[in-house]
Amino acid sequence: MGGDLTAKSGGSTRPTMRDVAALAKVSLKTVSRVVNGEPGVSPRLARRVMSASQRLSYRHNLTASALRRADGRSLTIGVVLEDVANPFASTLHRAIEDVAVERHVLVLAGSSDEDESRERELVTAFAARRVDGLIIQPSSRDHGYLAAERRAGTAVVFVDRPPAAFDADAVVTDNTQGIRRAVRHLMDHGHSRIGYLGDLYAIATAVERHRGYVEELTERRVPVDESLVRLDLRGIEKAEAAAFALLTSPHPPTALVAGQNLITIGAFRALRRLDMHFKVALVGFDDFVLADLLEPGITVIAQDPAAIGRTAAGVLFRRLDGDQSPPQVYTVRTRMITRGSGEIRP
Amino acid sequence: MGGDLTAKSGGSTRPTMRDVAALAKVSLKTVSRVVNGEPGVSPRLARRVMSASQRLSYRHNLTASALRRADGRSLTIGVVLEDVANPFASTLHRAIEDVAVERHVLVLAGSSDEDESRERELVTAFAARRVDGLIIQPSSRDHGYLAAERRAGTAVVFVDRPPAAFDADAVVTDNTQGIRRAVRHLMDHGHSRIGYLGDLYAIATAVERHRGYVEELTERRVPVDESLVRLDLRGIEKAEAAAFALLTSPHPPTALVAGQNLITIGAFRALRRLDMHFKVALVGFDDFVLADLLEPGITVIAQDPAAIGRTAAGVLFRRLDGDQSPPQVYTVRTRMITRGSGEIRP
DNA sequence: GAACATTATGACAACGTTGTCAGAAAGACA
DNA sequence: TGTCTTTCTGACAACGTTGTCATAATGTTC
Repeated sequence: MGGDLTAKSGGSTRPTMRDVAALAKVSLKTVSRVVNGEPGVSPRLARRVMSASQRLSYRHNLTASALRRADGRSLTIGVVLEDVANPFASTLHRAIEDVAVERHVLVLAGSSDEDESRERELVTAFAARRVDGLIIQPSSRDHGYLAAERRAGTAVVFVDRPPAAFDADAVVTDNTQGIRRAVRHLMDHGHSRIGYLGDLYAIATAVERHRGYVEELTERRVPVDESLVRLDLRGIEKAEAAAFALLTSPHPPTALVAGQNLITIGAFRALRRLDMHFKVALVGFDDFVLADLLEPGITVIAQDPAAIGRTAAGVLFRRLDGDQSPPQVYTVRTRMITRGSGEIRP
Repeated sequence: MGGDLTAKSGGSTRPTMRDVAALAKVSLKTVSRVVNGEPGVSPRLARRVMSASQRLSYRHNLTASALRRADGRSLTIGVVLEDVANPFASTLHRAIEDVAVERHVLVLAGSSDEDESRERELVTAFAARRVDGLIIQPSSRDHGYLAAERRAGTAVVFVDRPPAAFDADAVVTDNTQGIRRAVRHLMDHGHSRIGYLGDLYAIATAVERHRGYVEELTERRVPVDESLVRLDLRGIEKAEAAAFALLTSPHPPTALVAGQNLITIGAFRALRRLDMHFKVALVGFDDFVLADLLEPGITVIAQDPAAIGRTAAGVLFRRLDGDQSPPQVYTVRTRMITRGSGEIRP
């Protein structure tokens, strides 16, 4: 009665090399040789094995293979992102995949949600599956917990932010220079009262960006007016409120620099609400879809997540290929995209 | 001299249960019991094992475990998406992850780029790593190649589009009803000359959406004017050109329905170029970031990729838990978001 | 035709883990 | 004390594969 069902928990068993060997009337080892394309099998036998393999729709078991193999490579890497659905992270993810696919390496991806313990759980889960390498967009304050993985030969590369208390390769955006470029651009357009809206101060990149703002002003001998600076903002609403407050203050800025994506959008909302979006200049950090379709188009300092991902994957695989040079921080340059909002004069 | 390097190709070896057993002076099997939380180990021994395990920073090897275990589960699933960096796909991805994480299951993700052979390569690569289940946003015209996987007990669920020539669970958007809703909305606002801009006709969902347009008009006894319909568009530019042509024709439509994200943007660009964006109504299919910040805000029929992902993952795990009921197509409803562009009267 | 080199094939152990089973240790009962 | 449970513990085989090595089959040289 009702037997013969396709998948009773765990499923009927898959054919193994043993089954293929039996059908082709050769030894198991010969099948292994054919499957791995090793030399020293006569064409006649190879054909017999391949046809048997197809008839059974045999699928090589890479996990058993990795277990036995000398190098133990799983041909899988793990990627910890803030959120796989976030545009910056998913672009990074895709770029990593594009490099990995050339080496027949697959990507395990997970979202940390900026949660330190979640990051560690993901790394542990990846390690349990014996990934060859890890690419981490870090949230933790201390990456010492990765020492065991590295000792075991797992390559580790950080992206977007440098590691904390752990010496490893990292690929980051040149945040400070990027913001300096934005400030310089605004000053070149005649502004001197430039407001700054910054992300959560706990985030390392937010600190660097704010530093860029201060550095550029200082170098140009413009004193930093703290009343024009709002830090530790998160999300569109907070940013909108902060921008609104700045713009309606007695001595409002003639231009705004937004330290992050959502902050730019929040600032734009505030400008529009006050009908000042053609009066006050705005330059955002990090590009976003449709920034060109708003009115005016939003001038931004664009990061290049694809380049970060490609670079990180490149470094990772070089490490896996045996590169033993000292860990390094790779900096990816930003690019200014002028669309109108940053070219408004005071 | 420079010896003692961390990771010489493949890495120094990881500690195994054998090492832990030796340090704790127990048998290997006792370590296995402790690691798996099996009952029947005295607290004293369990403590000794755990401390030894920590001292060596032992990491359980899930691949070896799965190989030996009766159920053979790898606690990993594979997801084939059109492009992990595409907002729809990455939202789906995240929703799947959120369901998987509760079961300690990790997600392998890959991008097919709508390429049939790439889809198959990914599935093969996933199968080689013995994933427990597959969630596929399909590109292929024939999914017969999945029969072997299912026979082996791998659960398969399709998302966004139904499978071709293969009987399996699928979770899809109610495309036809969604577009009908858009058309109805425009007619309720007084339009009768409604243009339609559709995606590549090779895509199953594009066909369904176009059908919705025809069905709703027909039901309301409005004859379909083929001169108002442009199909087989791909990308912003193509859509912009098509919309421009429609709007500058002798008998232009008073409203436009766009069958997809980028087409909506293209249509909006054309409207703006002609300065008709406050004159001609526009309803898009599929929501996009910042649709609310354009002027006017863009009214859309929003899909719910998160719901699709959650549902798909739910079905997948129910199958893995032994559900043997006949495969089913689950339909996820759309939601209309009115923002201005769809409420313009002729 | 003998001796040798070369090529093709397979037997066996091992990778790190868990399922099975047997036996040791400890307690319960007559 | 002896027998019977019950509770712990470990020896061993097996999962599906590959590395090592031995041996069979074939070709080459004198």
